Amino acid sequence: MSSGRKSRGRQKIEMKKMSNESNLQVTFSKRRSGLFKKASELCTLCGADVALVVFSPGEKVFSFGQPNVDTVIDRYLSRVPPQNNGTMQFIEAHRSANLRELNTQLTQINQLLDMEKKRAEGLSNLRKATESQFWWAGPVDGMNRAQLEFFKKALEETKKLVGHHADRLVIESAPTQTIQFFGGNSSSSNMPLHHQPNPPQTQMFPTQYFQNPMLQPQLFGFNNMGGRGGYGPSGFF
Amino acid sequence: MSSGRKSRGRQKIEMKKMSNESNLQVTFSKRRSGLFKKASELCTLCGADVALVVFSPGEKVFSFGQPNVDTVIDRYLSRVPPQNNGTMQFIEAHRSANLRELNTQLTQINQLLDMEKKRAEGLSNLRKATESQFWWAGPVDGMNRAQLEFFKKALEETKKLVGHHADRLVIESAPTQTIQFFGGNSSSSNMPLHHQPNPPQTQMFPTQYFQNPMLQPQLFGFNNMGGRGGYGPSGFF
DNA sequence: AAGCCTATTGTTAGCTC
DNA sequence: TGAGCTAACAATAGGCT
Repeated sequence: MSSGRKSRGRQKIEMKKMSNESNLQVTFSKRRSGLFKKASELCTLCGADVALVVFSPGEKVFSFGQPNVDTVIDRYLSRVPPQNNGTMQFIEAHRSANLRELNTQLTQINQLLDMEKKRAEGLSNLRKATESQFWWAGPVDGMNRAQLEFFKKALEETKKLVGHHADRLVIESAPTQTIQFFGGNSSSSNMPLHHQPNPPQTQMFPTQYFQNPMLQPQLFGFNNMGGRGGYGPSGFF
Repeated sequence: MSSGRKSRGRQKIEMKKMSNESNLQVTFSKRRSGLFKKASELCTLCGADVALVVFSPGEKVFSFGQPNVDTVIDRYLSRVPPQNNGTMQFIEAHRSANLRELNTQLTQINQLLDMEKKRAEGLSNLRKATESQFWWAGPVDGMNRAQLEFFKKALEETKKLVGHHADRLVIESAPTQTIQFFGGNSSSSNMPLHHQPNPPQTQMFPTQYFQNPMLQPQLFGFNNMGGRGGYGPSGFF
């Protein structure tokens, strides 16, 4: 229109927190979309289960889950191993070591829950009134129960695992799924997206360190230095 | 070497579950890396907090978190709203409606925890022996406590919210962060990666539906049809 | 199977409307 | 603020090693 060239096209940007709030918001929105798409494609192409939760700088939440966020998160948190590979065993063992502390906190939470029970009645009504309008308010139902039951299973498994040894750490085997929580997919919720800008921060990513993070784990722990970033530990395979 | 053309380069692929297991495994590995990188870049560029958990078809776990998976997940699960926007309030309310059921399960879990406590001692030792060799076994420590404390906070907030109404559902406001759990980042853990193939499944993604998912939420719920996929509900902004 | 290579497809920064 | 464009830049499917 105005001049000859219509646009300079995409420009390379420094991998650090963007300083321009306006651009940051736009970039956040675009990249978030791209990220969700990539996550979705990974599920579709490879049959992987994924949970992705993003908090914008403005604290808005965006999530994606296959088959749904809670199920994957529960699996992650409890790492129930009906068919453990060695890694999971270790993680389970590690987690179990915190049981005492967990128990202490659970006691407190239980008391809180008791207090909240009284409020539950009214909330139940509120929920009924809203879920008809918000499709996503429904599918989550029963998740808490499933979550807890899963956790319970995890604890039981952990108990069994305690007798095992580190020898199996690198052992990989096609396990026989036993628990099978929700048929496999309860499909579910959809979601609204949005975004919001915020303060910046920076860091650069080499090109292929992701190839075998196993060899340079600490790299991931700091790639987002400046106070952020880090690949959480999980399992091997 | 052999012939003239070195390679046909990247080819377009159908967006459905890959049938060739070998290719599936390679693709899973490559795309997973790319996904994690994208997630990391989103954090770096926009200062967003992200939790990403991926289960390979072979049930191997891979995760990434900013500042770490558990913190983000806790925030997601409890949706603690020191500065609620309407959406969060609804979700909180919805969750609270399940408190009774939650409490029932918690009772069971508490009993289990009691049983496990006895095993904790031995596990503690096992952990000490392993974390020196597995860097990622350490940082997770204390997460359970933080997780539960966060949940506790969420419950307290939920209690306060019960009195509110749906009117605020679409209200957006720059809230004043009050809780501030972990200074903002506890950096942390790193992780090993791996992959594994599995059964296929398919679906095609148009080009820009992600632009404003808000307008076609159901699209996300089914883009991975075949029993998978779906954007989980969260918040608006 | 883990890397590297490279032709291509896919993503997105900067603009405009 | 969001939608659409376009040129660059980045990710990656296939091949090879």
